[in-house]
Amino acid sequence: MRPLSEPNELSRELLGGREAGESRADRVIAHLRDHIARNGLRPGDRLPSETRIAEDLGISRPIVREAMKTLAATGLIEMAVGRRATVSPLEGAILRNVIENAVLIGQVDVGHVMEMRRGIEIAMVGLAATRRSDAQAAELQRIVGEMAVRLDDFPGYIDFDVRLHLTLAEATGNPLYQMLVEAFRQIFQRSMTVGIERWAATPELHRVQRLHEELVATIVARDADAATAAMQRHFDDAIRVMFGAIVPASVGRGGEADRS
Amino acid sequence: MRPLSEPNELSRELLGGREAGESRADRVIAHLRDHIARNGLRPGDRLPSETRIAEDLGISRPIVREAMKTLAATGLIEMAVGRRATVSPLEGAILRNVIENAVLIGQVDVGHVMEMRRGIEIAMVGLAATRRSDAQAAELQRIVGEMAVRLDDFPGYIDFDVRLHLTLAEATGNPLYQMLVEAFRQIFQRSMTVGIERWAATPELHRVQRLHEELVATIVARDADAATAAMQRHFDDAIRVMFGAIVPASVGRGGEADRS
DNA sequence: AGGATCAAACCTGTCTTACAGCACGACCCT
DNA sequence: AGGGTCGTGCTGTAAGACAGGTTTGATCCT
Repeated sequence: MRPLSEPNELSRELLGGREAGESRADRVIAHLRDHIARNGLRPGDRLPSETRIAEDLGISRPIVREAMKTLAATGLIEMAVGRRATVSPLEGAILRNVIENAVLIGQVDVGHVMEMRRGIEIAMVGLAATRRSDAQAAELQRIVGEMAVRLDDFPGYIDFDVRLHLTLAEATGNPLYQMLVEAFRQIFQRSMTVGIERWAATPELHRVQRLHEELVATIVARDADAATAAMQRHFDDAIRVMFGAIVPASVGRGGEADRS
Repeated sequence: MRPLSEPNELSRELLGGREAGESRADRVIAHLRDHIARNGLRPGDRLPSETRIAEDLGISRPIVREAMKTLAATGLIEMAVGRRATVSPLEGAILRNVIENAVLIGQVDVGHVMEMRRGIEIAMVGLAATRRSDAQAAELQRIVGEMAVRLDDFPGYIDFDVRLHLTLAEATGNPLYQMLVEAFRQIFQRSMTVGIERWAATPELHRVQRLHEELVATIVARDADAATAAMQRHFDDAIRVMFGAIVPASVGRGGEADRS
């Protein structure tokens, strides 16, 4: 079991030193990606054990773990105690981490995130209107109805608000839009719920609900242009309320919580 | 130096087992994020050495490395041989990895990526028109001029095409849009260059160049609506050409290369 | 036959110790 | 001033060990 020791030494002599992509950990990463591709692995499928991989490659297990931690951090695999790693489906948490990191180092602020969220959700909603299934249209109508009876229960309202946006993303049929919307949900969910109970039953919330209802009507009607216009109205209203005179302190606290 | 051994044992007894977020590696991650926040570290700033961190936390160095590999994979830090890790600026490579992983496991295809790219670049271009600086407008004009004299040199043309899109993203003033566009550039650059030399000096390329020129004129004129419309025409044309009868084989090869 | 229990095997998370090689700054020489 | 050398700081990796979680198959009971 000495698969790599000799070629690696030779490679080092010929190239005179460390080459980009030549670390042992990077080799493990390449091996695992190749293994996944060659075997057509799909989310939920199991990988070989760390010990097996280490033996097969002649690399020590801690380095295999480092490589796998990298793949886990970018969402390709999922590691768990006592179980072999599995292939993981695309999800929003990775992008959430990336964005939160950027906020942490002061390169991005909540306004940037909100602006991108607005751009993306407006961009995708026409697709949702065009592509939604009957079941998705019915689900959107059900959600907006649940929201209507929760105008005095803001946390409950927010839960359905989240579902509404996720269902819209799902209706686009593009997993990447789903990932983005999921990331936004995770980023904004805390700041939307902390200390915002006072939003219940306000004129603002009633107005937001009307905008939601209009939006869903456009989706049901498969009217992409109307959907785009309705989503614009919805976000412009939400942004004005969120960043207007009343809310900054609350968003500021949320931002700090996001940095902890 | 026994900072964690006792509280960790106590925590384990009270909670009756492993709790989410309670792994040693996760503790290191939390510690480093806190360190970055408390010290206001910015891109380029150095972190303590692995050995120092391990001593400070009473955790073994391989686990510190695992944690740091995770943070490196999500773009917060950058690790290098012989040097302490540094805080890393936001960049597109992370998202590129995420998307390529999703393609690798068959959850996303090139069409999804292109569709999102279209949606996002159209969404952002109005912002670019509104916010661009005089220098950025001049740069865009210079780029489009450089493209005009490279209609018979496709690889050269592509280089400036990339710069054009990156400059537009920069003009939005939103780092998140820059990250997205950078990721798209990296994902599509290979498939755009492999075996596509035959595109040089074709009627298609001339048409694309005219669309580029129209687009830049709208940016220079600070006309957000015209910019949005021009970008739509540009992408609709590009997508029709890319996914039309002539190109599928080439894109298919690029996709396979992406999976290697 | 089906369900519960238990032991063994498989597996991950972490630690310790050690060594090879890279990066950087101080110092010396030309 | 510029280049070379050396020492110190630092990362990348290996080997071996142990604690504890998960899975699987055998056995027993109803």
